[in-house]
Amino acid sequence: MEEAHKGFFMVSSTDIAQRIIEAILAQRLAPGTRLGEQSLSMLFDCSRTLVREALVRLATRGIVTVSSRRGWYVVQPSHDEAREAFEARRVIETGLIRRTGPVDKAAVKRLKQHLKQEQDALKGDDVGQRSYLLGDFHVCLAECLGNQLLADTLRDYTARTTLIAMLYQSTHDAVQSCQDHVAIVEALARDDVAEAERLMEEHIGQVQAALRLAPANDPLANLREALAPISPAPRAPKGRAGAHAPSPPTPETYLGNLI
Amino acid sequence: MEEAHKGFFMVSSTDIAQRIIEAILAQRLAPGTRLGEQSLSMLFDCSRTLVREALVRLATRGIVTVSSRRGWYVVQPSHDEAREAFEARRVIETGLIRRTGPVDKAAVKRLKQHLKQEQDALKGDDVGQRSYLLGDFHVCLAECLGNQLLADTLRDYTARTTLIAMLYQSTHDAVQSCQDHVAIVEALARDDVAEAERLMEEHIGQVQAALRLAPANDPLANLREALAPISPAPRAPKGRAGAHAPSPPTPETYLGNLI
DNA sequence: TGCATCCATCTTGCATACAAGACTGGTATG
DNA sequence: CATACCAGTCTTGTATGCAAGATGGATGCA
Repeated sequence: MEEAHKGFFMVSSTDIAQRIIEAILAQRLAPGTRLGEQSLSMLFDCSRTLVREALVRLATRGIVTVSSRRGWYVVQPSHDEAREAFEARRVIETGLIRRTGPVDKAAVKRLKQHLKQEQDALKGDDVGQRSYLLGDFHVCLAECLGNQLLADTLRDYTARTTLIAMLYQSTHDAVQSCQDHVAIVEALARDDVAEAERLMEEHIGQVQAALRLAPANDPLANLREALAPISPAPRAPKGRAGAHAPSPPTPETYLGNLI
Repeated sequence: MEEAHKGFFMVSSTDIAQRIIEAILAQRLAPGTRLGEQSLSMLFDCSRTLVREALVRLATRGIVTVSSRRGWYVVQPSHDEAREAFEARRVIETGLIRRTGPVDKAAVKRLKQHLKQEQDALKGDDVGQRSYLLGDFHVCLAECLGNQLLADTLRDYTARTTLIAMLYQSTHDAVQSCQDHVAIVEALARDDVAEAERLMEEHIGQVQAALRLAPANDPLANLREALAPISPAPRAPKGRAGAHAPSPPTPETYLGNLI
């Protein structure tokens, strides 16, 4: 007795890493969130060893960083890193379409199923699911184009750009994104590779353009924006409650959503 | 006393991982080599914890795999994985050249310095250094084209293709490779982006074509080839010594080269 | 009040101990 | 002689313990 008090689940480090990645893709984990080893080990009911292994994996993939003896944090990509991430996605995704050419019937079918899921999510109100599916489309496409290696790489890059979108307050429209995806799949379905490539290029460009990238040489930009006085918003809080509002999200806020 | 008996070096897990990657790029670690945690911990004079962390990192990057409770091994990419790896490199490298366009003076200078190193290595007889530099060129190029993220990804892919070349007994000529590199840099130096892209495409194609890819549906191909009777070679050994020759390289053979 | 200092606490870094599966070689048995 | 079995050994998997750095708040002092 005293064993198996939470069921028969035995998490592995890859499970933990995957859960964290999924939470990021669903925008349930914000950039800068602290990921304490102890908190996670309690959440997943395992020792710190497994948690550490998961975090090391994620650090290798560029999703989290560790500050020595201070803690693990979800990465906050700089402007330069943001630019590189989008450029990398452009290179890979347009290149993959261009070079791999038309896709077969099965691939088109799978992609259309994915689009269906996206559209269903747009009707619903689960913003996490929506964000996850919009990002997963690109991974799915790479898989359909027959390159699992690049698909895995793209998953990491997509997580990165999702974090960037959160960090730089993307104003991007989910409906528009889904429409872009539909157009891309349609182009692929009629074997118009060149058009598919062009559409993908445009799509990524629009997602990137929706970022609110402050001037690169102003390190205070984030603070400046966050602390700007509130315009005639409904009931601007001026008391104690408002005083803490601009602070970054606390780990506890998000960790609860992991499990 | 008893401390610091090997100097003041304190290796980190990234050090260990880097050493292993470098050994692979220099073709001093063959695919399938066993990397025992204990052997490595003794080599680097640290605990298994650090070694494990390094191996987990490398596993995340697709360089090693672990077989449960059996051991860690340098990966042996399948034919499909080989195809994907080369295709991935083609997508990234040609795409990066095409999209990033002409490079500035400083980049050309750095690339030419790299070519100089390659040529020096060709004159010498350090085949490891030669192999390392030929692979590093591509990483260097990605960095010069201004994308560190893709450069890091490319480093892993290059390690992969190096392993593939070892595994499938590439007949590729180092001199030819270096000449290809020279031509690419020359094209970039005169801002002929399209030609540079074409040359890169051709170069990767030739490296891939130099592989001896046996028929995919014969899992015994490797053994068959390795155990083939020796033709009229000089002094074909038939005694005990020859009996062990075809066996795969032992870990000890290669581990000694790591440190 | 302003400021430097110190200590309690919390976090990761690393090593070690032990558990448990996988393989090897020997041995007994048909 | 062939085969099934079994113990010993080797390997990784996981947890835990302890050390050391970082942080924040209290405290003492000018």
